[in-house]
Amino acid sequence: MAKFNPELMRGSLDLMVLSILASGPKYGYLLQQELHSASRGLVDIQAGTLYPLLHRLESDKLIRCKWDNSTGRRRKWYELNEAGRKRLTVQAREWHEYAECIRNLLAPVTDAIPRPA
Amino acid sequence: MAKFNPELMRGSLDLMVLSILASGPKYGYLLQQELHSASRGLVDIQAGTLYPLLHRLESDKLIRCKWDNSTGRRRKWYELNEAGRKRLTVQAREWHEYAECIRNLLAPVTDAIPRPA
DNA sequence: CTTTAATGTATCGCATGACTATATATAGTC
DNA sequence: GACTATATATAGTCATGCGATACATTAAAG
Repeated sequence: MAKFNPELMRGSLDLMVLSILASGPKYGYLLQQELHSASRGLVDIQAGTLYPLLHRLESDKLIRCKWDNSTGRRRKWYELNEAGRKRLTVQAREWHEYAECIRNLLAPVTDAIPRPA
Repeated sequence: MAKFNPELMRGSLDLMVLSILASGPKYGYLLQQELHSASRGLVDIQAGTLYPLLHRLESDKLIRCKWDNSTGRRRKWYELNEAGRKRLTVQAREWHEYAECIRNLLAPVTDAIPRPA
């Protein structure tokens, strides 16, 4: 319902995916659902967005993957490696700095608006 | 120096420009400088980004403009209209909700990282 | 048993928009 | 005269999120 403007999420999706992967290995579909629930239904990353993103992270050598063909449903498991964990902390810090910057810019405007929970 | 990843700023630039315009009419070059100083040098929007953005806001009827040819340097002044002010408050609220969402997602990761000022 | 929905991965084409480079012109400084 | 700052504008490039589509398996519903 309260989905965000796609343009707003651009540049943060990587970070979200990395942060979900931080809690352990996931395959795509699972990651998609965990992100959805972790964001309380606010972020619903589409398959056409997720898989290219994962492939990108993989070719950037931030995650490693392993196929599981033991069942009829083939699953591709992704896991953060050392570079991925580092990227996550760096990008998280950058994001907080950015958010703080915007917050300051908006401060004069949002003084009249009730703060979010 | 500490410039942000362009992809990160995508989807927020409109909001920043609107918020700068909230303090009164500005022409492009002035707006660019005020945004730069208001963000303590962290945001440096380029001319090739700013002017198309302003034209977009104008064609969306969120700002009105007026040429000033009284001096040798022609300046195009931009001013928020009612729709623009409304858009600003709506987008600001949306941004805070989004930031809150990301903050929650990152919380498990950033527990070990010192909070920004 | 047949149909539908959910699971699971993947690619293609489209649209958006930020960037660099470039163009043009005036005004002030060295 | 040359260079920098001021001031606006457009063209081309690139990254990436999205919808549509494809394909295969499994579970649930009728």
